[in-house]
Amino acid sequence: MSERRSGEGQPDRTLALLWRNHRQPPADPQRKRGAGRRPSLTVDDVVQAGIRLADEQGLAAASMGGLAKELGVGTMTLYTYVPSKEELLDLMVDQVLVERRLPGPGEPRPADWREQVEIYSVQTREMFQQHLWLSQVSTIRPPVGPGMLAGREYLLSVLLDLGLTPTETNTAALAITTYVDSAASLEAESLLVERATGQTNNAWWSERNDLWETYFDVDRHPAMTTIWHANGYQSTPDDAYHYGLNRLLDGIQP
Amino acid sequence: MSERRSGEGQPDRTLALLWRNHRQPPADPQRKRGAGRRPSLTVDDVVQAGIRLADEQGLAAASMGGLAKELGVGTMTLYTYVPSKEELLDLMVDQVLVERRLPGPGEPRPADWREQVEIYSVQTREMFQQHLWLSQVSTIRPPVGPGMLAGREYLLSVLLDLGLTPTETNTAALAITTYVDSAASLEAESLLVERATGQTNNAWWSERNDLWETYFDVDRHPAMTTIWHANGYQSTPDDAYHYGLNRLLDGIQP
DNA sequence: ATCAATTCCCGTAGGGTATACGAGAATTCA
DNA sequence: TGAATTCTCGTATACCCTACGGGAATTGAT
Repeated sequence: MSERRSGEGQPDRTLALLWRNHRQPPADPQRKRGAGRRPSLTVDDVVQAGIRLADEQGLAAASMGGLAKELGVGTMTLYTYVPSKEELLDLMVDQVLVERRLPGPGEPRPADWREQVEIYSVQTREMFQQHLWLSQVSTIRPPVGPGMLAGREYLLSVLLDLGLTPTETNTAALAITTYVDSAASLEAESLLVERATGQTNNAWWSERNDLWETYFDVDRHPAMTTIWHANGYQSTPDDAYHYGLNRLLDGIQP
Repeated sequence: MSERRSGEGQPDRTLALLWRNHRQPPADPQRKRGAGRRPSLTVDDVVQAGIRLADEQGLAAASMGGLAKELGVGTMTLYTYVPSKEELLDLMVDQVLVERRLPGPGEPRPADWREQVEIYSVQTREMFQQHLWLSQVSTIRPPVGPGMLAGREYLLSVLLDLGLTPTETNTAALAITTYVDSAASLEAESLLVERATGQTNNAWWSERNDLWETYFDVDRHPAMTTIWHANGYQSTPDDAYHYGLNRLLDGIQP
């Protein structure tokens, strides 16, 4: 992947694209409206096609050329809608972020704050499961679009009732998103490998005889050996995920 | 980034490269030794050059062509040392992983388990600070090399004394690495953006007037607005990082 | 000394990527 | 009808990774 350089060029253009389906800045009265050729696509067409292609055939299939073919236009036509592939990826990410179904302000939600966090957790994990390519994109610091802000807003609203200080509330929300997002990404990556190699993660591990037989040095890894002999590697990914999240929530709960 | 397909091809070759400076499998007696042209480089030369180039000029500079030029050889020469760029990246990652200074089995370490975790935390964060490109590579499921195993081993050895069940010990270690690695990666990514744009993260945010003035909708983000008015966004990245880690450790501690 | 076997070196070529440029087509308004 | 505007997209450039295969270097055996 090339460097991510959000913040270069015209950030206004990026923001305008991210928020294209929400409030719009007042139109520039200088510009004549109505003239010019009619566009054959919309930005959403391009974004949706990118998501679909990446879902079905992998992120590499969502190249500008492949995307153009899918849409039945010339490659360069896409650049009328999106300034670069970079920005298109940003738009794709925020689109799937915004599709998470999180209760908005005033909408009903469970009484228990942990169950409310669980909603965020489930929605985020499902998002990664349905869009495995997310694990190949830098989701950790996503563009500041409606999807990211909705997620932040929801988690903050959940934690506000806990009675923490404002700063603690914010950092607690950050800690939760950090853990949930990256653990979900890890799961998705694992699925991606399974799909690519056709064998499950467990099968892959047990097939790597060479590692344990010729390379692994018991003397240098006594703790791993202890855990191994005590059958400590039996937990499912799901169990591991929830264990970590619950311990984090335990620590946050006043 | 192209798809990561660890587990394809000859995994033995990959493992042999990752563990090249450790135990070696018994040499194949079939092969004549000694014949043939002498190599002008070593695998470590290539890996080190890749790390240096990525450190100094960004991950994109560490292309096979640029790397060859740096080493004064033809591009294709590199392929006698490394099967593909993919594998080279794996080797680079495990190399910086293994350079973390973590107390090995039997070596002295602090009495308090939290301080022992802090060693892992500090070393990992410093690793990301010195090799910002790590945040652009998929470190979450790194190749099974000596560096990754040393990190796992250390964390497990720390947690073994807590009296958790073997499974809990393992999942707790996973949770900690998940949090630490991804939070450190997030920090590095932020630094990368600062370096690229020449302005600090804070400056970037406050310069995005458009976001708050024209796009941000207070009614849809009451919690964010509350936190904002209560000055809840004042914490430094460092504070936020430690808050999250400490809450996780609180939850883990029996 | 010669030769075969082996190993490394690397130029060429092919197929992939993103995108700058600019000419042409379509549309609207004056 | 003509000017202004906007979208379309072919061509060309500049990268990227890497398959292939011939040549160079080195060794041990003859």
